[in-house]
Amino acid sequence: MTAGSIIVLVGATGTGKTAASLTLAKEFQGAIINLDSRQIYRDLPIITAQPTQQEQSVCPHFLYGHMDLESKVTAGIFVEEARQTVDTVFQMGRLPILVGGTGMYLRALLHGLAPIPQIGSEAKARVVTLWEEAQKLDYVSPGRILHERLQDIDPVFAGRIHFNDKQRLSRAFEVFFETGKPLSEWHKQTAPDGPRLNALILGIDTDLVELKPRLARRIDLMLEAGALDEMRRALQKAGRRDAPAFTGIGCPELLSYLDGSIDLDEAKRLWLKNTRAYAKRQLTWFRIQEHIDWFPKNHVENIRLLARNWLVSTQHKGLFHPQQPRI
RNA sequence: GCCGAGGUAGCUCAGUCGGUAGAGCAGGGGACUGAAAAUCCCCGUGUCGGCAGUUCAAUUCUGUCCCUCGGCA
Repeated sequence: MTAGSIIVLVGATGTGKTAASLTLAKEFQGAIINLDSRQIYRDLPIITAQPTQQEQSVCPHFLYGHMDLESKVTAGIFVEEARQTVDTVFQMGRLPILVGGTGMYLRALLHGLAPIPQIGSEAKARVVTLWEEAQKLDYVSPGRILHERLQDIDPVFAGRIHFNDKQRLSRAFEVFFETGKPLSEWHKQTAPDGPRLNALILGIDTDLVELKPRLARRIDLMLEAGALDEMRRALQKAGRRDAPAFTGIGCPELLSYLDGSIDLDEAKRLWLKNTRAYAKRQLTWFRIQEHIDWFPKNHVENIRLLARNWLVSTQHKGLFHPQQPRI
């Protein structure tokens, strides 16, 4: 990837990122690149709130709906795809505009990931066995056993996570089994593995109390747009409820409704609750992680002005890709 | 009007053999290095319906009033 300048638009779910991004794309000859871990799934455009066909016709869009339900995407895969796509957009003579709410992917793209190799099936199997053994010793919280063992091989990382955090415990052991090196050691080697992108990060801020009714309305709109049919078809296609794509908020709730274990009102209630909690997590993340210029929602005009000024000065500093459009 | 059961956290309730109280749900805050729309952690003061009585001490016992829900009129 060659160096160049990009614009990133982040914020909690349901704050109007899509609309703002289209404005920027039109003004600056942009192309929009998905920065959202769920909007990649082809069969769930409504539930994951992907831009509509009409919205996508405004300018080129990338990395939306290009994966099937069984595909597992990771931060690593995303970074690779995003870098290639950014390059493609440069070649097109357009401004890359990344839009989405997956904070971890953005950080991985801009600041790199630890160069940890792929975990092989053998290491994964060993971790599964480890959990089974631990379960025999402590049925209620086997994580305690593993966490104690992790203290021996990687006290630094163990000190950072809770014994109930199964996902991170597993990851720590997988990496250790695969590489013989503690995860915290790998983390020290984190660096962007290519030319650094020069990024303006714009955030659309929101008040959670005010956001809630908007999210409720969005759920109603999704149902009107056919979210239930979409879920039914996706379930039939995947043939199982635990396909990777179905971790997206709304899927478990609708699946429970479809199998009759809860009614639609309850499904909607849970869907809203989980969406709101997710929005909270996103705000918590973005508040700390990146240098972000925040704007209240509906201030698209101010976003546009800041973006223009930034692009002009960036251009003067010579930070544009050779093929990027001049301002 | 009579009989019965209740009135404790936003909701559903537990509990205090008298020493001013705690669960679930809801809600709030935080962490985050390859599953991240994931995974995980932390947070509970409320006239214990009102008033009076007994008592060193009442949300707890007694009386009375109010309210709710059943049943009978």
